Formats: sequence, C-alpha cells, structure tokens
Amino acid sequence: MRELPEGVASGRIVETEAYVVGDTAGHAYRGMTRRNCSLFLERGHAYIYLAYGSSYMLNVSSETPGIGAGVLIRALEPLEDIPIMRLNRGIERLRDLARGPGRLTAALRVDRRLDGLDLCREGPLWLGRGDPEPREIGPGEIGESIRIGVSRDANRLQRFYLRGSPFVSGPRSINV
DNA sequence: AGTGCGATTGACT
DNA sequence: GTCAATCGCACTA
Repeated sequence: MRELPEGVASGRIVETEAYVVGDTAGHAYRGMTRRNCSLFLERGHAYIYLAYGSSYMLNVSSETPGIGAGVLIRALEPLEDIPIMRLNRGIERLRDLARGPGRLTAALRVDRRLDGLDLCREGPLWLGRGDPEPREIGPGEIGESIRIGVSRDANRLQRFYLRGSPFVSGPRSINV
C-alpha cells in the first residue's frame, strides 16, 4: 500500500527475490555500509537503493536486528488507484505499470526518502491486506527460478513468482 | 580525488 | 534480439 496526497495506490506482490545470509550476491555480504544499513534492521523494514542511476529497488529486510538479509520486491499486480500509477509511470498499459523492480517503485513513487521505514505499520508505504477480493494462493502456484540480472551466486533458486500471472517480469523461459 | 560498477529500463535493429 | 544512459556509492590511494 502506498499513501500519496492524491490517494492510496496498492497492488498484489507477484514476484520476489531472496538475498539471504552468506549470499555473495547480497548487498549485505561485505558488511554494513551507509547505503545498505537498512538491510540490518528488524525484519519488515524497507531497504531502498538506486540501481543504474535511474531505478530504485525496494527490498524488505528479513532477519533479526544486526543480521543483513532481505527480499527484493520485483513486480506488482496493480489493484487500487491505478490512475495514480499510470500518471507516475507515464504509460497506459496495465501490465507494464509495475512489472519489474524499477517500474514498481516508479509507479508507487518510492525513493530513498522511504529507506528504513517500518513496512509492518501503516504509513506512507506498508504491507497490508488491501486486496478487495482476497484469494488463497496454493503452494503449487509459486514458481522458483534463478534471479534476474545477478552474476555472483547465480544459480541459487531464490526468485519466486506467481505462476501464470501476466504481471511477472523476466523472460518466459524461466517463468514455467 | 579518482575510478568502476551495477538486484534496470527504454529505445532501437 | 542488442545497447547505452545514468549517478550514488564503495573502494583505492
């Protein structure tokens, strides 16, 4: 859920990637720095960084305080206040509004100012049950694959996505 | 102070 | 399918 002056935009998370303890691809692997210190917060806090000079990546810290690990949120199925997301993205096509980690943050207007925020409490950005038509997701509906754009520790199967969702990013070859 | 590099995207052939 | 833009930050000296 993203609270903005114009309204509350929300979406269902349909794709994530895990960066666990000991993962050489994780930003926390080489210890705490100014950029990545939010990864070391209690689970459920936002770690946001700028990639390639233009795309913000939204992560959720996933361990106890002092342990650096997190989950990258890679794609959303837009649910509420879709017009806000269309304006933020400058495009119309629903499928592309939040398909990809940089597009997702652009659609929700998320940047480093929200870094370190507790996502388990209501606020400008939080994880809630905003789905107007909640649906139970069975274990067989979650696919696993290698992570996208990762060179180190490349064969970990730590990307998870909702099978069959058109809002998932990545090439079809890994979305089986 | 200088250097190199991305957990990407959009434009283009 | 290929490719370059873009910039904060970690690293080295």
